[in-house]
Amino acid sequence: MGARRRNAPGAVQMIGVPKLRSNLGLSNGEIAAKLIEIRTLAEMAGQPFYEYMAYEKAAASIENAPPLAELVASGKHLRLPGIGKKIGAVIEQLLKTGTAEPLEVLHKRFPPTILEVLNVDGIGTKSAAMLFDKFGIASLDDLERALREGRLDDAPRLGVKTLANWRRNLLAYKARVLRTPLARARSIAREVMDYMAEGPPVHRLLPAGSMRRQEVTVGDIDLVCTAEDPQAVIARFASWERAEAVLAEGSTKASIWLAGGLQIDLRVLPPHVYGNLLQHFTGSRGHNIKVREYAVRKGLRVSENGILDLASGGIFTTAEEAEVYAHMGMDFIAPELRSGLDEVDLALKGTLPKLVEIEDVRGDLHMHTTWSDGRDELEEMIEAAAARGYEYHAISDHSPGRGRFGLSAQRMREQKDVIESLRGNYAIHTLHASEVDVLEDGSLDYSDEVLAQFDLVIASIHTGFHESRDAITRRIVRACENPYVTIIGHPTGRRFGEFEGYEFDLNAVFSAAARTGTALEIDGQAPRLDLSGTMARHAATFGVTFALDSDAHRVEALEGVELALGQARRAGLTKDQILNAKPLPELLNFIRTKRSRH
DNA sequence: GCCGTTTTCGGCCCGACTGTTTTCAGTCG
Repeated sequence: MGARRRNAPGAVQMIGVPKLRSNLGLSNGEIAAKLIEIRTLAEMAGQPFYEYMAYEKAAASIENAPPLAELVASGKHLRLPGIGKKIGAVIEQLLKTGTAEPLEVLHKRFPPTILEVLNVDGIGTKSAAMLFDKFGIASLDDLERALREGRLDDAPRLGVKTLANWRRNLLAYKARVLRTPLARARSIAREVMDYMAEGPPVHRLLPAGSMRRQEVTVGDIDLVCTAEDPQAVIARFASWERAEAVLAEGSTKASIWLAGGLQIDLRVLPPHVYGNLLQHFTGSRGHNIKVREYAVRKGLRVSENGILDLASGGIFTTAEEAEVYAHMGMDFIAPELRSGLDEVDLALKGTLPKLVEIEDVRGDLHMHTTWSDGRDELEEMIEAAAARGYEYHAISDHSPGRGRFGLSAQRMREQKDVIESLRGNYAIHTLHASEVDVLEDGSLDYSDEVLAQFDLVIASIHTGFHESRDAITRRIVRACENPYVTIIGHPTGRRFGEFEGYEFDLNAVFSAAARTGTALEIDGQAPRLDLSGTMARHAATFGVTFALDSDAHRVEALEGVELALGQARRAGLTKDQILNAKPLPELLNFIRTKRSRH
């Protein structure tokens, strides 16, 4: 389910991804990491449980909130769930100075490097504090040396098995990738599920956990299923040829590691509690806490084993997850919304949004062909888009700025002729579009006369990432103001493991997009997922319209629309907010309206 | 430390597993 050992308390080390920023203070992720640091060190220091847990709740709240730097200016950060006066002041200090008083106090007790030790599975805050106080172990290196030299062998309450586990898990940690991008996790999950399908019968085999919630990265893959012969199913799973190591193989659960350290857990569930267990293992941790807190007030105790009525002693179990929510008198909460913020309140009031679904998506407005940097031919892309059942789609090759890949104005006219000549050959309407570069001054890579010949224009930043926040903001706002620009492509430029995205004034860009009738893209290309669900949720408050695109450069990548959809659902978007959920005439009207306003 | 559709004070999710122990603390999901 939700926060795993290595991304919850303690695991605060930053992945080495460059973040371009001005000196405007910390990002939400960085502030959340500092709060988690306080939470973890406070637990180690023996502070009361509910005091340090408040920091954990606050951190989760912040990760799903709009940028704090902007909220704090108006004092609105105190309205976020889990943020009161004390933590609110800590956040203000963090933004101003990069540190805060409680953190400084704790750092006098423990060095920051002690948190490294918690990344070893099986070592929690109690053990880490003991290791520091009794053995002076203040870092992962210290621990490794102490284990190697046998200095812990005679310690009280540390038996042979415990030390062996620590040694093994320390090596595993050092070899492990921290989090895996969703698209990669999906493809691995599909692979193992295909493999399982060839073996003894399995039913209702599904990914749960962060993957089911469509988080942009996952810590590990949780699979659940039912089976008549659980033992046979587990044996097959544990003998998958891609498993580098089998961590556990019991009667209802097995865990394997793949090369690179990604862990996959399989749980075989009894059919009559499948619904309860799926709900439990989907998480998030914060969501389950919210659900159970509400249940307690109703005299119910919720767990993976069922819903216990404390008054009567009766227990409610179900094969259907939706009935878990129904039993507590709330609407079904889609997995993508189970963040632990306000979704339980909304479900109780019956005011959850009706999320956009894959069937609502009528077309894909962003894809490339061999005319620019795509792998597959124009007709192959048209045919594949038609095969997905779309009403329409757009071919959007690059503008000249993309070097040898870009289309000159002349080539662009040739492509337009080809597309027109193919019209009627396929059961889909093909729009002739362009993904045009936003140049460093905010002008576009084609003249307006050329742009006017496209059915649709996506404007994207591909160069000049290192410009200042103000300069990037001006570029995007100016692109929004161009009457021919329908969509801003991959708005933040983020690429997993490479680049965290250029920085700009979100409020200025989101309000410009809304004001000018320009859609913002949720780009579903595997390394992008840009906008993320969190950002899109913020943008939606400005009244922005979104485009869910694959940005495919080959036929198979067209399924990227599903990833974009996942982020839209995490943002709580309905189909009315999605440009490519509109019928073709309405889409064309959206484009025409903006062009005619100028 | 935060919070309120029984509360501004008195609560705060739940269970499984492991290793070390004679009854449980620590860790994890």
